[in-house]
Amino acid sequence: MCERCNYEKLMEGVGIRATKHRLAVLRILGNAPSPMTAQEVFDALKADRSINRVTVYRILESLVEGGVVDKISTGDRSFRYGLAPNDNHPQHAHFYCRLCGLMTCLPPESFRLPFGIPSPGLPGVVEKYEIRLDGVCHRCRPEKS
Amino acid sequence: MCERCNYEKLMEGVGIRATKHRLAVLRILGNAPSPMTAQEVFDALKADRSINRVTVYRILESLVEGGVVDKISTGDRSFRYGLAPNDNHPQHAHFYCRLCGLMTCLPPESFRLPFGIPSPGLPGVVEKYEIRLDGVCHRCRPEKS
DNA sequence: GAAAAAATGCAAATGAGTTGCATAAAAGGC
DNA sequence: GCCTTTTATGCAACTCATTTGCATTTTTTC
Repeated sequence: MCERCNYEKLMEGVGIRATKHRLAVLRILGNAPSPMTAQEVFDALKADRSINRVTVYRILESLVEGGVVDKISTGDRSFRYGLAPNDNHPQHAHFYCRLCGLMTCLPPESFRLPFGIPSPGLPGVVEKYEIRLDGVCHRCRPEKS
Repeated sequence: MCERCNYEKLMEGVGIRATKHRLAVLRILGNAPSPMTAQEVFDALKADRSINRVTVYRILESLVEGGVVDKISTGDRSFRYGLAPNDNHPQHAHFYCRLCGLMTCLPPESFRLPFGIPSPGLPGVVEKYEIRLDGVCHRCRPEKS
């Protein structure tokens, strides 16, 4: 998603110390074309360092708590993580392929909620929202693209 | 959500035999004010019959497959089930309270996607979509309603 | 009413995520 | 610089919604 973000500053701006591992996690998420599962992040990290699975979960949790990373739910029972929307990356919807599990970011223009201060009619105070389109991606359906 | 649906016909219309258990599941979902977890359905069933948890899962799976019931993901790691949108019940968004886990249906007018045939720009064929607002419901925040 | 098909039950497995506690690394004080 | 305190990481074991395999009903079909 991003290339030229200063991840150190991003993290420390929200009071998260930028350790090597954390920086690596954030860089992986930042360079990923689509939101990743914790497992995928873990596998990517293992490629060039030794790290524990639990640590990855804890780092992701911190980043989400700090608002730097977004935790997105899917049709399967796992979560995906991606850079949170910010000035450079507007909020956007996702497409989820129920066959291969790939989650794709959709252009922000396409599906955006008319949003702002929580409407008084709502049952609570809204902190974030998700729009997810579920279906089958082109790669997963051979016939009649 | 619904009161006067003919659940037998609804099920058999999509080729699902209407057994006692299945009918009971569908009735429970139909009368529920908000989507329920499998566990909640199970507990409701246990009140007046003997049924196995696995059976509940399998029934829900069939109903989802038949398109009669919708399976909705949440901020936690479980799914909620509710009557699928149909002629009487238009598609609608949900509000999810991250504290108590309550999931509320929002009026269909409020958040609807400009939707129709899958746009050619999308990475796949869309079968359904979810809009979920996450936050904290009024009951869960004492101060400043 | 018997054979075949479908539904249900039971026990055990799965797998993403979490917790508790021990160890290592970084931050502060002097 | 050392020592104390805090924070981050590692390891093992646990949780809990959901799934799977297989045995046992129950329903359908002939």
